[in-house]
Amino acid sequence: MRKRATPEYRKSQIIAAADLVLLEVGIDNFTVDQVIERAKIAKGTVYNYYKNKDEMLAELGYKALSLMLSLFHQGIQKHSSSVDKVKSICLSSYDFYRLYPQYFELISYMERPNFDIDISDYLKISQNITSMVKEVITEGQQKKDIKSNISSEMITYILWACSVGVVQFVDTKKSLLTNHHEISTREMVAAFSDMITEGIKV
Amino acid sequence: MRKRATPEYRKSQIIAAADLVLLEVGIDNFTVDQVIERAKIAKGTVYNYYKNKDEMLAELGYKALSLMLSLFHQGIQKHSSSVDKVKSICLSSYDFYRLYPQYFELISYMERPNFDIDISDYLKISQNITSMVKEVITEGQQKKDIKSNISSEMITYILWACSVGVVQFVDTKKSLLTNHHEISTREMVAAFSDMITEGIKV
Amino acid sequence: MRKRATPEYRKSQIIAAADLVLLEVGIDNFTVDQVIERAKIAKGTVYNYYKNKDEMLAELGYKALSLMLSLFHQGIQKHSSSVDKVKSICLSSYDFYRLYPQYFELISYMERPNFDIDISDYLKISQNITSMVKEVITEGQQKKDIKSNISSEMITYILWACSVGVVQFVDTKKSLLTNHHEISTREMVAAFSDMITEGIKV
Amino acid sequence: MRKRATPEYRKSQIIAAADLVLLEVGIDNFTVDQVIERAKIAKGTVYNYYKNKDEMLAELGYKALSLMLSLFHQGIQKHSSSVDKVKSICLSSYDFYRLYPQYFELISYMERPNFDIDISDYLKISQNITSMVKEVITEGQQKKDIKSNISSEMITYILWACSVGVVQFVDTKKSLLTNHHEISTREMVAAFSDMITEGIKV
DNA sequence: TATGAATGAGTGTTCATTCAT
DNA sequence: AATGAATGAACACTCATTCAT
Repeated sequence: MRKRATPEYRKSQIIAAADLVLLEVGIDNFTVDQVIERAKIAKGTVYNYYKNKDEMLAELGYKALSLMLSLFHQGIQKHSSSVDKVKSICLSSYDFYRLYPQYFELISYMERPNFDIDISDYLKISQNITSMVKEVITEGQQKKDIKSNISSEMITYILWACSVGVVQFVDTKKSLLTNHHEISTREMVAAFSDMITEGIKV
Repeated sequence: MRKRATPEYRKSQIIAAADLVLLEVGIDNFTVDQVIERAKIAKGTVYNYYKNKDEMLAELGYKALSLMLSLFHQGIQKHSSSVDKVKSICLSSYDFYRLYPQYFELISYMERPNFDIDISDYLKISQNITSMVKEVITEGQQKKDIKSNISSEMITYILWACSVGVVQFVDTKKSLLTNHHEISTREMVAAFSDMITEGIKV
Repeated sequence: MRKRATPEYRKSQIIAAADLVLLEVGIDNFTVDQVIERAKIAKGTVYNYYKNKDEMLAELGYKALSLMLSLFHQGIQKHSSSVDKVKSICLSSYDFYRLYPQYFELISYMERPNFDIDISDYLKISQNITSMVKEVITEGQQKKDIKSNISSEMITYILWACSVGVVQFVDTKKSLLTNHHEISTREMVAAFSDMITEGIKV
Repeated sequence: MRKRATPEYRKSQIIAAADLVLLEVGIDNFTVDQVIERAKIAKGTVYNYYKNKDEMLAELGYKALSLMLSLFHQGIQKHSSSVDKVKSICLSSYDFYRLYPQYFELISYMERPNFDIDISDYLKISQNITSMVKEVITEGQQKKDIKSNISSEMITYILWACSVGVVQFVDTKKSLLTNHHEISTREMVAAFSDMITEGIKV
């Protein structure tokens, strides 16, 4: 049966299906077949809207980053001091992982060097996050709460990189931490947040 | 044609071929077929020496971790203060990545929850690294150079997680950093090392 | 080269090829590769129509049992007495084997405990055969032509088991029978049919 | 290490190992590798004593048939009337299957048309069984207990074929019988034995 | 005779992508 | 724009048998 729909609607229909598939099976088992089955569309149709599988994933990645952005935003709002804001960003990374593990996985997947798609939208939102964090840092530097010997950009990137690293670590080593060392993942993330904010305080 | 060789030689021949393949195509495109082609051996021969592909990778992983361990060791030796030793560990992570990016990828690959091989040797080395770092931390805590409000284990894991995160970041965002922000990756790693050590100083 | 065809046609094409392969090489040497070679289609195409090899075989098995059912049916029609009907069933088993030895083999293959596919259609036909035989037996019991001290089900299963056993025997021992004992396989099957029907007469 | 042993000893060593392997994993999963591992000998050594895997299995088959022969013999001894002897043979087939299911499987495996080995020893013992059964039949015919319109040879083969068929059936359909029809396998074998002996009585 | 390393043809299955309709 | 049948290169793994030592 031939279905008529606006391109926008069709795209959202595909992405919604892809979203569900990602949630259900995770990035490692994500297949185009599962998406078209959920979306009730033909296989070829997908390729009228997305050049390939990775481009489709990039759109989900965009959505994921948007959610992350809003989570960061919420966290920042709750605090007035720059240092507390920074700490909340670290903690929000972990919250994001807890709320949307599949999106965290997806972002990790996309941040590999091999992932070579034109993802300008993805990059734009990525920059939004960066900008937001950078603002917080810059503000803290102006208030003399945060060290100024490192550029705000650099601090931003380091914060991001470390946060991702810590969350990936707790994701992978969950059982090691809890079984062998009786360290809860949340404790570790909290300790990390303290440590890193200590590192940037004046 | 049938060739005879001592088991030791043949095994080293296979692992050498596997090593080259990993270097050339990376872990994501690593196949057994490529290994046998390089080693000029029959397919079945591989399976006389390794139960399966993952076990072969585990041996490479062991080699990779050994190299990392020795790199960490070298770095630590050069310094007397605990804080400097910690800093050198962070920098060594990056050195390792620069020297052997394919090993860095491999380790990431093996640390996924799905990788479920009996890799006791691998784990042993992994624990050696952890122990070495932990010793440095503990020593620092005893000397009152490093904070004692966080357990040495926790600090060790956080250091590791952040270092990996930062290296992955610079790996992925190389071009972003250098082209858009004129930040060299080494600068960023250095900044990170300073920052994290600041975070654990008393 | 990409060829288009209706799904029905393509499926029949695949099954026809599979049928030929089975006929030529037997179930023990049946491979998917041979099927695609005969059907002149790509490997993946097979798996658009059948979940796996066994499901393909199950369809052939269904066809085989259908043929057997109709053969049994024809035999039964020709006779009015229950005992003669039973005898004809035994003989029909042999006819089936003579006409379609490869199907006989296939059925034996599918009846192994290991063959664990959802083969509801196959089972349905199998039950049809059983029911048909059972009816004949029950009718004979009601007419007091066939012993009633054994349940009709039991007799049905024993008939089936013995018939299969005899056919397998003549299949395997053909040369022994004809060369050493000058017993024709047909004679033996006839003798068996007489003997077993004698055993169930009142 | 090079081991010295008489050929007979070596052969018995291999066969003993093969026997254990067959018992443990069954004919479908029987591999030469498992045999040499158990026998603690080198792979090539096997092929100094057996042309190939099937020839090795043939020797096990010989052993299996010998056991069957003795079981038949024991059963026959216990009875004086020919008909009872015949019945005991049928029941012994089942006993054999219960005692040595792996041997029963093996015999089924060897009785396939594809099994194309020179198995003169196997055939000899097979003939011994046949002779023994035939004697029982002939004796019964002379005593006018068993029909004479069918040759004793023919009856022998039919008995054998049916017994094997019934045992194979109960092996395969165990669960069908017990779950759906509440028929115990032993009941079915007993019913079969009665039925077939009825069929050959005068 | 004994060894055991080496062989390599198979085998079933997956899945992103294409393209004729 | 939509379809969905078709593609085919990949892939990991098996195991009876061989043969140089």
